Amino acid sequence: MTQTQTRPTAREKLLAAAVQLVREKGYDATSVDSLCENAGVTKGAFFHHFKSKDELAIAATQFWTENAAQLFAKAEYNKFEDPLDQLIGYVDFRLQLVHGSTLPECTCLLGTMVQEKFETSPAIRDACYEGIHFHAAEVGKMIAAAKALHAPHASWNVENLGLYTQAVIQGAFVLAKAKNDVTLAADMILHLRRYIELLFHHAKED
Amino acid sequence: MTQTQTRPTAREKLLAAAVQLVREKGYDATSVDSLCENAGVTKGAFFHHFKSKDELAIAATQFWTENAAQLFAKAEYNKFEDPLDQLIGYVDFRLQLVHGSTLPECTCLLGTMVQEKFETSPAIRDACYEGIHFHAAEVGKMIAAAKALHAPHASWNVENLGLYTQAVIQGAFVLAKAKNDVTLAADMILHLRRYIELLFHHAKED
DNA sequence: GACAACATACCAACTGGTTGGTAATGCTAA
DNA sequence: TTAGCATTACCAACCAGTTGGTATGTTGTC
Repeated sequence: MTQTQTRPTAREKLLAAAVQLVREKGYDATSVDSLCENAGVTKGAFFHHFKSKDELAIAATQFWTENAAQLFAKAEYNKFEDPLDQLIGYVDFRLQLVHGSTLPECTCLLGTMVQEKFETSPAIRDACYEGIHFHAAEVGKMIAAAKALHAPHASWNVENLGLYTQAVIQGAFVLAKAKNDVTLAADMILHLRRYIELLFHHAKED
Repeated sequence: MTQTQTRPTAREKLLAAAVQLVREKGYDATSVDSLCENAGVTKGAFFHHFKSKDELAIAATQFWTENAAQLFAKAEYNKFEDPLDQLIGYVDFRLQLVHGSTLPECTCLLGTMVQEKFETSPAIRDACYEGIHFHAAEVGKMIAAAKALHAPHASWNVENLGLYTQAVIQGAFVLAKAKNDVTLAADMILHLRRYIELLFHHAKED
């Protein structure tokens, strides 16, 4: 799985092309030919590295998830001591990612692909869920720690709230795409932050 | 626009087929041929009623939006006197719609299509936004009335909250599709209800 | 010279869309 | 009322282009 190679091989170029093109045009509308062209690679190379287009899609979800994990691991908010500060910092970081980039750049590959393929390709669907769930679980760690510290008796479920952060972000992307306006995504994520603040603020008062 | 005909014409059968198939397989993966087959109509009929596949898509968004408007207009929650009860009732009604139906049945045509076509077809993108915005504005009316009555001095924006309800619902569908589990969507919508309650509960205390 | 990493040329199946035609319906004027 | 005509609604066959995928050839490296 974890293939560490120094030179940018055709495989990696194809994965990068997939991440870009699928977010722009969707999965079905992204042809193998356009993938190859974008990666500067021939069709022979494509089918040398991937048995099928669907196999590339699954590899791309792993590629995407690993890249995302690195991005968030390096972010500033991890340095905060209080897990609640980390959690709010995470949301602010997501706001930051949205600002100053175009829609295809900042939206999520997994959310885009799973909308298209959840019925027709269980393998792709599961691969997408794995990536989303992995990231939600990372957020869930912060939530669990913050809850233990600030709201140990609150009734809401930790795992669900982690998934909810991702649901809001995915939904924010859908609406932002519809309006063709990234700032709408930011507006939605601000509501998420207020929700988290209310959840903990409310708990503190108990 | 509003074509009132007694018999189910080929046009209406094609629109119904589009609503079903696009939610199942996505827009690109839904071929004109499969649309015709599902509607029990020939290809000639298709291109008699619609200049192109994209034109059908746009007509389908209007068809969808009108149907949805009727569904929600008939719902019980409209009878409540207090607009806040209406608003919570609306969220509960959405929960009800999710329960006891399969994913392709309960998910949103507009959110599904716009994810795929927002970059490649501005016309479809705008048509989807119009439908979403229309529905969000309906919810916004309840929010505005509830705010005027229960939280006139609260800082949050009415229009944004209306859109936020839709963002959560769209995101809930994305995650539910990924997990292949409708109940996950319900879990997410429950968070939305708690947020609204906190927003108004918090305001009342001021 | 063996093997991975590519490139080239190609294919059958399917794509959205067009064709020329026909059956049914509505409109109009005598 | 109805003959005459125009329009709408629909059909089956077909088209050129594109699709994912393959078969075979070439190259560089150990």
